[in-house]
Amino acid sequence: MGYSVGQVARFAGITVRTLHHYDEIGLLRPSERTAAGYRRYSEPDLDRLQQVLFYRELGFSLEEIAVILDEPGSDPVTHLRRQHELLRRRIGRLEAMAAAVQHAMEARKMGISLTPEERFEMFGDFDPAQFAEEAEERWGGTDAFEQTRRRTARYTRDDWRAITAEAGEVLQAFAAAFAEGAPADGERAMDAAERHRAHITRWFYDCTYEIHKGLGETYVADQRFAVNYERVAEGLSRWIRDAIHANAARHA
Amino acid sequence: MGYSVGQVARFAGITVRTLHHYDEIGLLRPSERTAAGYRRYSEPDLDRLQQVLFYRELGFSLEEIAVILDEPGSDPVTHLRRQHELLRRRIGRLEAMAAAVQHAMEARKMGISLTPEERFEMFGDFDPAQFAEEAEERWGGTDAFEQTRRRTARYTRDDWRAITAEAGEVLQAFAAAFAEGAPADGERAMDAAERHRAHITRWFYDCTYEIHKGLGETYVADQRFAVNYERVAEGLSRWIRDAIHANAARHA
DNA sequence: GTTGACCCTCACGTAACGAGAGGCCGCAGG
DNA sequence: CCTGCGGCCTCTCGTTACGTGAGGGTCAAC
Repeated sequence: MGYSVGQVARFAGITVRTLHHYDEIGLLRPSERTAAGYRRYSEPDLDRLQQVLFYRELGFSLEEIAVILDEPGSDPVTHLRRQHELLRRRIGRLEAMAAAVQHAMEARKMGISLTPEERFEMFGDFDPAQFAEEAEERWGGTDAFEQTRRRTARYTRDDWRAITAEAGEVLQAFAAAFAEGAPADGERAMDAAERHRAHITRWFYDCTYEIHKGLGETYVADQRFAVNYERVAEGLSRWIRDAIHANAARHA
Repeated sequence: MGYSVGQVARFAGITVRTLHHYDEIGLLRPSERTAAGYRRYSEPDLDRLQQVLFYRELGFSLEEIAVILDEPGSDPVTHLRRQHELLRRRIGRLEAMAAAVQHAMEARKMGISLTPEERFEMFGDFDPAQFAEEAEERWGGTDAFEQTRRRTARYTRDDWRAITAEAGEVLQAFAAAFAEGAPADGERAMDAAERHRAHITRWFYDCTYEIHKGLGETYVADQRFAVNYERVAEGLSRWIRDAIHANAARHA
């Protein structure tokens, strides 16, 4: 039973080589092989392939997809919900582009020429908008918020990649120390906290120790943040908050 | 005057390296260089860059983009119209995907499992829509049109790749024979014509010799087809028509 | 018992950049 | 005047996600 590479490739509209590749990198290993070494794909394998293709279509790298799909506690329904959300966003983006094109056509008819900034504004948006709205609700009007808005406005796609990568490293440092049982008021923990503060200061706003402590509290109190940390390890959010507090005390 | 690489990169949300790359491959050469060899981008350069980014966003390869932008007789308004159309299509596609996701969620709730074909139907569509509309205007209602619609509906991305590749080979055969001075009523020309007919029959509809002759006429009469052949070699469209006629006569 | 369609594993090629290395250019400040 | 520093230059090598054969087994069918 099960399907051969060729069959699967035909269903999914991809090449056999692509399936070989996904097998190679461990993204989608067929759950069985025949005695002759032929790949056999089961129904769950097809399910997974579909997920892979979906996220690929939306521009995720294969590595990112692997992370998403292997996230612990990610049931199918969660994925479907997330996919729907992603599609909505992407559609919104394209609609904005369509509007921009319309705008350009009208401008051209009237003989108006656009400034460089205007010309590219449709490509300019990116990640910031994602949490910018929510950020405004929480911190709108504050100094830090204004600073963040001003600075992030100039960031390129590349900057955002760097930022998320760096954020990942910082989280990694927290997680590693926590996993190895380091105390929250120890050197490792405090150093990681300091790195976290530096990251924010570098890319977003002047994160004082006072503000940092407030953030630490938020990470525990706000479900949306807490979940992200708890998913990595149980108790991590609280541990991070304590590390931040210890670090602030150290620098007081 | 003009803008430096860094400035342009910031406007457009791309990296300097990308601009270097586009310069290297000839996709976007800055219209000027300073005495020191610095790239200077003019307003028209920015216009072109914007087009490039637009088509890139929609998944075109840089080579395809070069072809699109350097097409003779492509004024800005044509591009804008085409872009709007492409966006509309893409949005439609995503909406279909969103619907499919919704469908999958409902199916899951009811505990129904999908067949492999159903599972991947959302990835099934592809190129056909591109020229399907125009085809409908010209040949709507005819037998060949219906047949084409039914058959192409089942094609996967892979099939389309194969089809375009094969079409390329056929054109190549025509062009080579023509370039070497083969007569339009000679064996080589007629064989190429026969190959062309077989290609259409294989992938689209039963192309009789009668229909084929009509197509030959179209290739000369319709600017949109003629341009494609004349771009390869001057006089090629007429030569192909003659080869098709000779081939039809041979098989009569 | 031999085709023909399909499968396997290397292994190298390609597109579209990313990431430096090593070295000019140009101007604000001492 | 020169010196630092950000920006620009040209290589060159690395990476992702496969494409494209080469060389060779497998298996159902005629």
